Amino acid sequence: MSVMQGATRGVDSKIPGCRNCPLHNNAVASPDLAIIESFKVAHGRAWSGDVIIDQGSRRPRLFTLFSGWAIKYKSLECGERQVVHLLLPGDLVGLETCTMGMAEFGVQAVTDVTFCSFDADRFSDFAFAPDISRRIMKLQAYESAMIAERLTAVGACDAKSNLAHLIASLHLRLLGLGLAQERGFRLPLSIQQIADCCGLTPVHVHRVLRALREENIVAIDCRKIEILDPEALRHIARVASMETPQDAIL
Amino acid sequence: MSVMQGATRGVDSKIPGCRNCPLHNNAVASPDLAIIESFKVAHGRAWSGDVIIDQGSRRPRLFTLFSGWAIKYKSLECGERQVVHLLLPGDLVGLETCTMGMAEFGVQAVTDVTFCSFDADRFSDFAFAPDISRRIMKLQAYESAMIAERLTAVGACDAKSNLAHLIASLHLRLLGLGLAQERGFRLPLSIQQIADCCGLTPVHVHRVLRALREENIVAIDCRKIEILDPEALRHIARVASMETPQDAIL
DNA sequence: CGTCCCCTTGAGCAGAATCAAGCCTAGTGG
DNA sequence: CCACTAGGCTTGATTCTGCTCAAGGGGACG
Repeated sequence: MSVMQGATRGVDSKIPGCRNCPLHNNAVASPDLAIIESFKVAHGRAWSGDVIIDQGSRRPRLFTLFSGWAIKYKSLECGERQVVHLLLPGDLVGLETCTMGMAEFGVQAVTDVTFCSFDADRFSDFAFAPDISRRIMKLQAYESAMIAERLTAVGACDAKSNLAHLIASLHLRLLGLGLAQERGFRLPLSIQQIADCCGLTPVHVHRVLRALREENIVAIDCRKIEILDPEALRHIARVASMETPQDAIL
Repeated sequence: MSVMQGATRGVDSKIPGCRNCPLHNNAVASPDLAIIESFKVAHGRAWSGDVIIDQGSRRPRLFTLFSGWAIKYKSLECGERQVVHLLLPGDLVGLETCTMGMAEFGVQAVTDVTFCSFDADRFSDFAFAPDISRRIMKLQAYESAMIAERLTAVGACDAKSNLAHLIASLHLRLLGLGLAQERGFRLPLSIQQIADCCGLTPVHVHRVLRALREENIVAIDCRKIEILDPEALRHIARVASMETPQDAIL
């Protein structure tokens, strides 16, 4: 079944299209950005549930997500897994596999996805041009800060604040991408996947979501989130969500 | 009271000294590394408990920790705080304040510390030289991966595994720096700080540590950790700790 | 029509938090 | 030199958040 639809489909979003790929159309014109275009190898696609990067793999991979959602996760031998970061259209994926030479984390498509891949074996041939490296560093810093924010929500908050933070920060990111409305967005994650993001069980996630609905703060229906009371949501999510910059696309 | 002593004092460790500062002695000779030396502004020091970077500050700061421990944390209005990363001798501190223009996290000295500071206002003048940016990216990638590992331990494991992972991964990092023995190391954190790392209460941390001692896995005494059964420790810490590279010092 | 998977809901349990008291050490002042 | 204080560690008793187990429901697909 294709899960890909709605928000992640539109061409009228702020996300660079596949034809007008991140590599090709970039607000900041620069000779460096022109060079990097030649390292774009192919457009790819994968289906909902496909593993895109194998945890533990030593093969460098690098691509930008064009459409759809993916998760970056770490799974443990005991069967548990923790989602470390949600990958949205425009995000750079697999950078660690190039800089560390090893995939510490797995990446799996949540919906059907399309992406533009780079020639990861020649990473050093293009990544260290000043303009490129500045952008990569900024991307890394923001991703790292988002992971740390998540750690804060998981470690220092109760389940309700934790979930509220997840929703609020996703909403903010999606708004920046033109993939959310002022009061709601499509959330293609299963309850299980949401639970893996928050370090909770699916059962408990469900209960907390119901509580949030009963308090008229957020309503979830058919994988659509409706934010009924943004003010209250931000207040419950004791971890404030960081603004993500508009120009953070490589 | 000075908390600075023992392991973090020695000059015979693998950590670059203040005279032989990270900027000045680096295994990989490179013209780029020579350039960056001129951006070193001063040696600084701070005392146990001092806040080195204010959460929310917009002033860019950049330095390498020379001796002592510090914590990078996020505190919430409700009084909770989460330690996001432990900063050890040789670590680069404050990079986010340069790349994002804002301190999303606070940094506080755990012990007395000394550091070498850069001219953060001229960050872009030296950070994007190919050799420098490669190293910065690698550092960022490893820090980010360590934070994600922590998130995994906090989110997907119980208290015992969580603490075991903290101890095991710290041991590995310190071994790489020559600041730990094969079977133990000095841990200058208070129980409260350990709790803030793990997202637990001090009371519970204490109970879990006692349990680990009773099982003859690790013993803590006077802020010294003794690893009685490394094998069991790694097993209990279901999240495997990543090796940190030897050359990750800027 | 039946199967499968995921969501939903309830009942009971347990891991971790809270509350509260005693203790030990270091620092302070008489 | 010793009494006093303060802060952090230790421990027990109790509470509660979130987990486990288990059963019922609904949509998609063969």
